[in-house]
Amino acid sequence: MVAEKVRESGMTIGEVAYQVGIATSAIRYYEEIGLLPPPARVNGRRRYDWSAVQRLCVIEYAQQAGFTLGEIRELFFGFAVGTHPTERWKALAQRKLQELEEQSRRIQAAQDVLREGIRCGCLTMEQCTVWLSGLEQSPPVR
Amino acid sequence: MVAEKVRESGMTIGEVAYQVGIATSAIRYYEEIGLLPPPARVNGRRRYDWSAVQRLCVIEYAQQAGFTLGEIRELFFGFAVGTHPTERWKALAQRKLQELEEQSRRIQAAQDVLREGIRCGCLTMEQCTVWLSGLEQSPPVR
DNA sequence: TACACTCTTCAAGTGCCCTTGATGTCAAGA
DNA sequence: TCTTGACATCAAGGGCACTTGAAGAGTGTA
Repeated sequence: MVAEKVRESGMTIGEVAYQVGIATSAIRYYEEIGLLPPPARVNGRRRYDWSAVQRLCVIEYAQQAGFTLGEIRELFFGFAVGTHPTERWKALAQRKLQELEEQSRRIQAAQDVLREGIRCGCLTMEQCTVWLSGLEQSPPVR
Repeated sequence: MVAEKVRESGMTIGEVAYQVGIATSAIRYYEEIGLLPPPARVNGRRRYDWSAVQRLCVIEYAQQAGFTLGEIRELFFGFAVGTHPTERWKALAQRKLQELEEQSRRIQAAQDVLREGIRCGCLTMEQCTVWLSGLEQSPPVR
């Protein structure tokens, strides 16, 4: 369980899980859905090196930024046949960038509304005109 | 189906759904989970007024900003017994505000990384050190 | 060696947010 | 009047991202 316990043959799934701060079941799940390459085995047990830890960190990081596992897989491996990898990647990244900008705007608007709401003295959200004025300024999309 | 078709007795669920741009099934679901008050009925059919449309817009809006339906319900009705409504609301709003700030930071970081990645010439995300450097600057939480 | 612990697979369960399907009723228009 | 479409309820299904449970096998330490 010590942080640096890396035997010659690599880390166990439990050690990796501990490093990254996720459950072993999640790691197996990522492998199952093709997000994490199947590692080497010793007596049937998975053995990982540091690249797996890095990759899992990237996955966590991307997830927290709002990427789905499908999107992350696309960004890792999603290179359509006949397309130049870099171009494909850039197209995906560009699209996601726009989505994140949109998401960021919505969060911004919600923050404004919440801040206003905290300052105003309404008893319930429904009585509060702040929400509705916020709505007018940036109506829901979709 | 015309936008202004509001008979004296109110709008049907289909009309409301059309106004807000969601499915009728979603509206029934919101009612079921207590997010939308049961409207009046005419011959067993739901009849809504404009406040329902407004409320649904707020729900959509809040959802898009990352609120779960449970949180939205809390913000609408979540006033614990014995607590002053406003205080309870403000506490919820404050907590959510912090979450949104955190979320905003993560999105920002991911945007930076994507922009860097678009500029850099790596063939796959894995070869790209941009991700890993981004990781070092703002490691995954949790 | 004994025993606790960690690992393995596989199937099923969970929580969220709805959608779909079955079956039946009601309303508006040709 | 007849037909079409929208509505009603209720149960089940679906996608996502996992977790949990069962049953068995390998590992490490006293």
